[in-house]
Amino acid sequence: MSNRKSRDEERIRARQSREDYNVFSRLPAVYAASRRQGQRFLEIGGGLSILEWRTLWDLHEVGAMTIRDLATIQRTDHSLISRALPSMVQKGYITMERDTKDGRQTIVDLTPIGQEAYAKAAPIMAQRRASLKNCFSDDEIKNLVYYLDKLENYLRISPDILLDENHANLPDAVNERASSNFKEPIE
Amino acid sequence: MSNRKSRDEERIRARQSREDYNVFSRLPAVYAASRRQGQRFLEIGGGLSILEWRTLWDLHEVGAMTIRDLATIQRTDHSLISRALPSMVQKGYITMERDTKDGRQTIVDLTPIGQEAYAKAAPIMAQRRASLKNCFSDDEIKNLVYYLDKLENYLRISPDILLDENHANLPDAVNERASSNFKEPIE
DNA sequence: AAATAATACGTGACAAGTCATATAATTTCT
DNA sequence: AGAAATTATATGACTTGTCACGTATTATTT
Repeated sequence: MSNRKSRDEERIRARQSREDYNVFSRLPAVYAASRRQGQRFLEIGGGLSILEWRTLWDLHEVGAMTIRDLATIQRTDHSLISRALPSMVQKGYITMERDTKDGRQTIVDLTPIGQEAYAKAAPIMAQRRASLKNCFSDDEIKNLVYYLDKLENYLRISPDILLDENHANLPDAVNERASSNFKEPIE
Repeated sequence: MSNRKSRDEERIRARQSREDYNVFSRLPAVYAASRRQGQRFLEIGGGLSILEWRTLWDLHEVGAMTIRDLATIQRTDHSLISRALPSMVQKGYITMERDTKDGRQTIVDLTPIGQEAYAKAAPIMAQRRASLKNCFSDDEIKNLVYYLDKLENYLRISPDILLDENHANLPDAVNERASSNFKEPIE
């Protein structure tokens, strides 16, 4: 029994490579890398934050909409959007107006300044997507999205249900809605 | 030319489904779902935070190691670990000792209390991994990890390089190191 | 041996998420 | 119409992650 108080490089390496196959521990790193890379692209494209970019992009594509709509499209919590918007108003990118028809809602819309900021970032972000397409074939992206769909379905299931013994029908629930255009991946 | 200041549900839905195929916008949601689900499992398994769980698990599997080792295994920044450890010492889960051989390093080790906390959470977390295996075949997990590998390779490439015109050899760089055990996915 | 470089860790500042809860407005039920 | 439920938003408190920079210690060069 060697000295417990010192590192064992061999075991550390072994642990590392075992963890390579742990989906749960891979996800944070992959997402973090995506976020960091996105932020760097945006820095080049005028200095928007990720949230600002997503919001300007959505508003540009769709036109005016509510905070909830933005949250739904971005698959995120409305509070995140709610908190991010005031500073965007201050920067002159957007306007926020209480809806006259439904006094609960706030209609968010793009201003010319916001449009300008969007136009500056957009080509850079388009190049980002193009570079992804350069590294992944269409089928690979389809497959990746298929797996992300399936994984997201799984991840949205409550632990109570997953911890329950008789969950024989779970796999079906997870497959359901997962993208149907699924092509055999290369080799 | 309808009223620009009101929502267009049709376009919102269209935007949503287009974004389904945007890998960059899917990742945050998938990761967020994973984190949330993990936190719920941990709540059931004794109330550890995700960071605490990962750290106790690593220490249990590997034995004593440094902060950098933990950060490497967890594929995260050392500062995150560095900040999380003091409260774990306070809770009695771990010890931190300056390494006598290398005065820069801190050796982190499990205490009996930490071992106990680990033992309480471990079966729940094992059930979580089992439930994933129930929903995904071995080959599917291999493929998923293959794509995550490949995606992470891509995401670690600097925007400068990706924005450069002549990146014909990029796809190779992205494929390199991506898991070799790649099996044809089902159907 | 002294100067320089590299490494480990701590810490401040920030971004992007979550959840819970409060409030106001709208819908639905009776 | 009035009560009860639902919905949209705001806000406080928290977690997980990043980067940059400072300091102490060790390793490398000259």
